[in-house]
Amino acid sequence: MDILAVARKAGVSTATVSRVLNASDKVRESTAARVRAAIAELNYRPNTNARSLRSGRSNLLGIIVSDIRNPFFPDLIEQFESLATQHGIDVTFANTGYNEQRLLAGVRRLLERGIDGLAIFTSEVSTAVIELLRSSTVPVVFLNQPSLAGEFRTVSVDYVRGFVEAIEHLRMLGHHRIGFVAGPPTLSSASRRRKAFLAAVKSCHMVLKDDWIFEGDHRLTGGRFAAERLFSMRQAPSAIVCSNDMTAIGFLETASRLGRRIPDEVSLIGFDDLFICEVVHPALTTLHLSRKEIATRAFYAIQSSRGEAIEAQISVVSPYLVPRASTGPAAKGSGRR
Amino acid sequence: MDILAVARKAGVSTATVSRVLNASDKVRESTAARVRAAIAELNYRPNTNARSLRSGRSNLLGIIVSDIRNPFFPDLIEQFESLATQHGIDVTFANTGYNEQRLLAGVRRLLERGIDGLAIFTSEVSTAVIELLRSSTVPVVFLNQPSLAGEFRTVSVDYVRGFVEAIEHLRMLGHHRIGFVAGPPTLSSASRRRKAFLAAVKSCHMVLKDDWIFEGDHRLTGGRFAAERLFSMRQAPSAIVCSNDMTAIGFLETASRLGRRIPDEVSLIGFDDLFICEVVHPALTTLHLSRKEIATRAFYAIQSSRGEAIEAQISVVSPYLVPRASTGPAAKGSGRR
DNA sequence: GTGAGAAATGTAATGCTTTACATTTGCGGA
DNA sequence: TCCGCAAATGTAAAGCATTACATTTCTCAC
Repeated sequence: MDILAVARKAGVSTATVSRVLNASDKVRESTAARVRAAIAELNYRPNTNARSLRSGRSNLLGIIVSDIRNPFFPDLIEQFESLATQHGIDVTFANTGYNEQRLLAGVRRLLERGIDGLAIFTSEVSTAVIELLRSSTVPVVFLNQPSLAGEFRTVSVDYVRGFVEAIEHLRMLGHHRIGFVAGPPTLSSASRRRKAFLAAVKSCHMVLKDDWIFEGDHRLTGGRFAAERLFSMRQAPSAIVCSNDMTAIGFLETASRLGRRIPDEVSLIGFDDLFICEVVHPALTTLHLSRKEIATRAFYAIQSSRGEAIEAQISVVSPYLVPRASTGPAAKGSGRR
Repeated sequence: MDILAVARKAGVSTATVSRVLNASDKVRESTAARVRAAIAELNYRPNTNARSLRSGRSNLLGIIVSDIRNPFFPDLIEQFESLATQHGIDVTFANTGYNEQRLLAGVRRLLERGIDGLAIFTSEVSTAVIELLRSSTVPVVFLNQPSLAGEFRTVSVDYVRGFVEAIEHLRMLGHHRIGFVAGPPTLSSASRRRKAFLAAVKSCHMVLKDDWIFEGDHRLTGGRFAAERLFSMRQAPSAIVCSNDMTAIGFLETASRLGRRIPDEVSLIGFDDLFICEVVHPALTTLHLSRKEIATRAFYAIQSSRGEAIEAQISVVSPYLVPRASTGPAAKGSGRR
């Protein structure tokens, strides 16, 4: 069942069938109709591989994430896949588990498959990967790699702006001692968030003590550990901002285990706004980071560069505060001293 | 940079290069080494499309899920992708959003791409899809479609066994009135769970009243609603089993909002064992359904049928109880009357 | 009705690899 | 040394669609 069969049935050449298939406007409508009828009758579907081989276009986009089990990524994938499907494009993907080797292998595999574009939603990007991408002509978009913004398309999150909003929110509630639970320093997205938090504190003219910064791991454990530390401190912060929601939820959990009330004793703010935030008790105030927006921008960033020269471009997404029940007025005596 | 360049460099024909590439044993080791050297030197990568076009094998597997945002599915995908990667196979996927049209379109797209195998992890499967698959020769594996088990490979969950375990657990704790929050009747996986629960109740010789069965929707809302109903009943069940974790968590949430203590007033059991179960308070007792196992079996089900005739085959996965904090002894007076 | 130019369609090369079949090489035995 | 057979390698077709270029068919003006 190939294009020749269709051509014969419609009484035209394969070239004409191909033109109809590819919506070329150089075919008379009456001919096109005949061809379409033949296609329908034979239930013909063009062979994707032959198509890609010849045309150099695969109609396939690649997406790479660091951890598909982290609810952040499925949201990204869903929107990306949904847009692709709407455009008749398929998506193939790879999961790196934060592992650089797997990222490199994944990028290589996808490139070899001749994808038309690649979205890399991982925080760690080795130079080997960069070089590989440099040597290819496939449009690529990165998430949160400002350092690459001169060379590749990038979607970036304005962390500072988000944290400023969080801090202002806490300040309005009377908090002056705000701590931070960071993510693993090895994770570049985490260290970016940490830096952004420091910058936000500074720009809000707040005081920040070193021991108000807790090392976490972007998982429940990190939050749990931070909570234990915090509740045993003599001069503890009255509010905590976390590098991500998982951390905040771990914190919440331990606080409740220790019989500490949130937000009465400590106000808590997460980051990302995973759906769990509404489920935990108290519901978590957090900074909403729109996966839908990130994915949409990423999609169009590579989509628009189809064919054209790849031009670097940076697109900035701003998180915004979603106040829920885990933040409240600062307890008396915890104000500025 | 094609295979001819490599052949020339190595002083052999393209056929020999191809044989080396495909690990054929018909090449003398010394020749193979020369070819490999040429490949490395030229940094040659075979063209995937040409390969697939000619050989009919794409080294690509498809995976279709109903809702990638439901944490159940990323777990499945992760394991599936991880196994595929280990075997040097790529994965492409589609998300249906429980929509039959999208499922059909997705299956069609994937088949056209010439995938070597397809795992369909959705509950709704229309006859159109079945027919499409019937007319193709691609090995397919379904999740929980016992009715298709005669024709396709299937991985099935032994729901009854899981529910029996749950009911036995509750009985040991002194519960005799056990209710159930079902999923949406339109969702076949939900109605299967419902039927299995009824069967389990019967096989445990328990009594079940009609109004102990609540209609849910497999989301938080369903559980919330059920909790409100239950706590306003005169003769309420002392324990509730839910069709999935999300439902149970919604229940938990509302119970806590209403000031009802779990498990003191009502014991609660979920289904699936999403990671959130450990996070909510009290931690949710649930039936663990191993996504890893399901994905692994699905992968090998289609992998083993490569080339061979597609033989139907059913593989059964059993859920098991994970006791946590949401189940406890039946309150006095709630025993058998 | 004719011719020029535009529009439509056709021809055939091309993309790159795999593989059936043909040929050469190598080896062991006589 | 020579033969025969197995092993290794080579030749060339095939897989299917796209597309540059060539050819035919229209259309319209005169």
